[in-house]
Amino acid sequence: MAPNLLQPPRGTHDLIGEDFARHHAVIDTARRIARLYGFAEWATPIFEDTRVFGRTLGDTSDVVTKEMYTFEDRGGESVTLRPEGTAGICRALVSNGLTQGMLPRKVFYAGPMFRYERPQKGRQRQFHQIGMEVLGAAEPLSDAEVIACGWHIQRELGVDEGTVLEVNTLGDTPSREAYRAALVAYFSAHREALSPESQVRLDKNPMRILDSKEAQDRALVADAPTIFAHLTDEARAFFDAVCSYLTGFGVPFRINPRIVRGLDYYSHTAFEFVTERLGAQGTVMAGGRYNGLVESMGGPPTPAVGWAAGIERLAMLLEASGRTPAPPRAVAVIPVGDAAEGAALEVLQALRSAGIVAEIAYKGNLKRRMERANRIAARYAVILGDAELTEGRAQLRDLDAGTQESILLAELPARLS
RNA sequence: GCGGCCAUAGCUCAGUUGGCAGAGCGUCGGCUUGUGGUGCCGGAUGUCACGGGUUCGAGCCCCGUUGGUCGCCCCA
Repeated sequence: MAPNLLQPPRGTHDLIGEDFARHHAVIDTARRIARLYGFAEWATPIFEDTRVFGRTLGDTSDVVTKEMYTFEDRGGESVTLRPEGTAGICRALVSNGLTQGMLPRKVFYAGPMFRYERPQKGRQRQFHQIGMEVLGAAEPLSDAEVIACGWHIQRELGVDEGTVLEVNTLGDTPSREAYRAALVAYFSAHREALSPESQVRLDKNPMRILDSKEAQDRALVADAPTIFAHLTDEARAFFDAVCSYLTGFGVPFRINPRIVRGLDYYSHTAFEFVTERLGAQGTVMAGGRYNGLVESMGGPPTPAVGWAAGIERLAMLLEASGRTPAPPRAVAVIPVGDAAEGAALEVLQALRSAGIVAEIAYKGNLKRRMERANRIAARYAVILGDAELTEGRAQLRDLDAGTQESILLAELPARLS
């Protein structure tokens, strides 16, 4: 590697070749399945007024306090590269007056997100997410449908093996307050036994102790009270309905009362698809219900539910399962001698118009162009020599089989379709 | 933000107690001027990540920086 070579900024990476093929396959598949479920795709700006995130993600979350790319633009406005997708979608719903229109709205999105974090496997500073939201639906069927669609996408990608859907409820506000008090009481009684990190959490965000990775915490967490004893009747009925709809959709899941949400706007349903195959960054897809977010964005009270998934993590699973999609194989059109070039261009365009991937090497004799055809993994070569051309024919060579035949140019597109 | 490990050719990596910079793959050319892939022959490519220090001498030892990686934190 040459010295002083420009490198991509820390925590970013170039998507080239098979990396991009996997990345693209994730988005394409998600987009296609989302459409089957009736979701429409939105694209919102990758930077927003800083208040879009500051107000909604919760003032205490690390994402807001330490990890946002925030700066003043030339007009003195504070803008932020989006650290997640949901806030922008909700802002767009409000900005465009869609809270007044037909609800619910089912939205799919894909694109880059930015967080100033220490990079490691499955965690970059510029990363990419797909996500979906059902805006304006309070019914548990919408929670289940959104989860079912996420599960369907993973199954379609072939990355569902080894991944488990874990579901929990965070309850409604009364449930949550009662549970929070019970948790604080329980952990306070065992304060000395907690890890130093969790002692801090006890004061700041006690629910977070539940997903601590510290061995000494886990024993305590195992015996900690769960939210189920503190759910209101409504919250319990809601959760039971979600679970029953999931079963109805055929989605396998297990209840995990330790699931907590990082961002503050969630209530009721919380879920994660987790895998052991990605090391510490094992969450593949995560989401839940956020009934207060649209209102905090200045809109009317609008219940909503959704999820986001890391494209890089899904792409790593694709790679690990050997499912990198292969690009379509081209037909290499090869003129022999200058006189055949005109005919070659006509053949190229005829093939392309028929939807067939066709390429021509920009230079070289027959041998060079055959080598080139091989390097680009072409499936066929169409060899145009003067002798055959006078009869309107060419040689069609099957590069896998090594066989060759004479064919009428007019029959080429149909033959190769 | 914290801790561990790592950085040698385009890629994967060797490099002995500190003593001439290496291999495989890839790439380029030839064997073969109307036929690729597998074969044979040959060539090119490095400020050993960057900066400093120790030493007669540093890819190797020491310090710093940058980047990667694993874990913590956080989170998709």
